[in-house]
Amino acid sequence: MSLEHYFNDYPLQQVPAGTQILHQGDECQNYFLLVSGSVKIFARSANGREVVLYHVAPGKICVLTTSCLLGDKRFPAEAIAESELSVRIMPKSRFDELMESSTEFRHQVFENFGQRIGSLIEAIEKLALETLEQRLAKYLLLQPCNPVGVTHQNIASEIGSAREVVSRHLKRFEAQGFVKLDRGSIELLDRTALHDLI
Amino acid sequence: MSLEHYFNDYPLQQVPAGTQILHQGDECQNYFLLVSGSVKIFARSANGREVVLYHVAPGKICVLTTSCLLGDKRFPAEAIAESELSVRIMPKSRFDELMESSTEFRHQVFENFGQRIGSLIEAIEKLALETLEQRLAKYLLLQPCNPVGVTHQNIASEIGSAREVVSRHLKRFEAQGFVKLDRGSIELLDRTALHDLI
DNA sequence: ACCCTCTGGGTGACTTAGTCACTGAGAACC
DNA sequence: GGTTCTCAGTGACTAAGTCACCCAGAGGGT
Repeated sequence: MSLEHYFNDYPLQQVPAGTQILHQGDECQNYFLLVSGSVKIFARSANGREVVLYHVAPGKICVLTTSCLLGDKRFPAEAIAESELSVRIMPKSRFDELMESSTEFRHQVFENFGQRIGSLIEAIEKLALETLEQRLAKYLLLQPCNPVGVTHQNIASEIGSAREVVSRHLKRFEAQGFVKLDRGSIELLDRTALHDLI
Repeated sequence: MSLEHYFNDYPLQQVPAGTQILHQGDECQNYFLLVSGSVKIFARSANGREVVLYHVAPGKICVLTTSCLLGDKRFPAEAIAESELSVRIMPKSRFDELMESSTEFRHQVFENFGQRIGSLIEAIEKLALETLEQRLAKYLLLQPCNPVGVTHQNIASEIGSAREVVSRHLKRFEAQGFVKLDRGSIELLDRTALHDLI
């Protein structure tokens, strides 16, 4: 049984792409389950640079919202709709009730937490221990469709770097014949070569 | 009621300082609650560099162990006793039972999770968005006793950098009169100056 | 006392990464 | 057709990390 099942009593709500759902310092009021689309959770520095902390995928709830509500804290980051979303919203009271009564629900919520902790730790390891080239190659290889439709700026915030730096590395990759660059898209030509960088 | 209370049925065990409790890839078998001492959870890169992910404090359980057990995964980092420890070990079966039966226990475990997620996110933000000088100043200001008894190597792995880099920054701090350096200890002379760097 | 070893720290030379300020090309939109 | 906006490229510079050393002092053994 999935988490989604428990949210079926609540109406499906649409959120347009690009909507900023939560700001740093906001108070979380409800749990939300993402039915379709993708939410980006990220932090912004004083001088405007961004790091992506994680993405919320369909069928998942946002652990940061959960942890805020459980600990009565303010949201420590920014949340933005990367595409059009459909979500279901559950009031805190019902969530608490389910946590009490349903073993299965608890398991699902815990699993969500555990996965997220794993992904955050991975992010720290990458930032502190891997070179930019490795992070960039990994990022490219993980993308689902081949001409990857993404801007250098996007990549930079995903891998915790700056646009210019990403641009320069991509240029070198292109010169080596690993990729082909275009405005807003990157075509992977030699996946094995990229893989060898890791 | 604290988490500790639930572990009182299990005997207190001593672990000498410096013991490596868990290695990357280990299978977690039991929950442990730390009664006294401190455990360092960190990752090691191929070339030997380390980043500290977090510390387990007295009265807490290790979330990574918890998340491994719940998700049936292997431990993704290293755990080492920073000082002599006393711990109580609880078998998985009893933990699961408590999660079922005790609202209070669940709350405590969730709170632990939430705090950890918060601290991991903070770590990512620091690594990606702050300068080394800021991280170093913050680290120094957070230390409890004034001649801080710590090696440059320790600091480096706490703030995700390299020893030489930390040494050089500390040298500059000393030249500016902010600190006084000695073998294995750093005396803070001007906290406000350090604070102004942040 | 003496030597030996081990740990913590210093340093120069170099590479990699990030910043700043600016340029230009191509979409998109009146 | 021009204006504006987004995306990308670049040079010059600073900050950070790496590599290969060296050196001092603490501690231990004989």
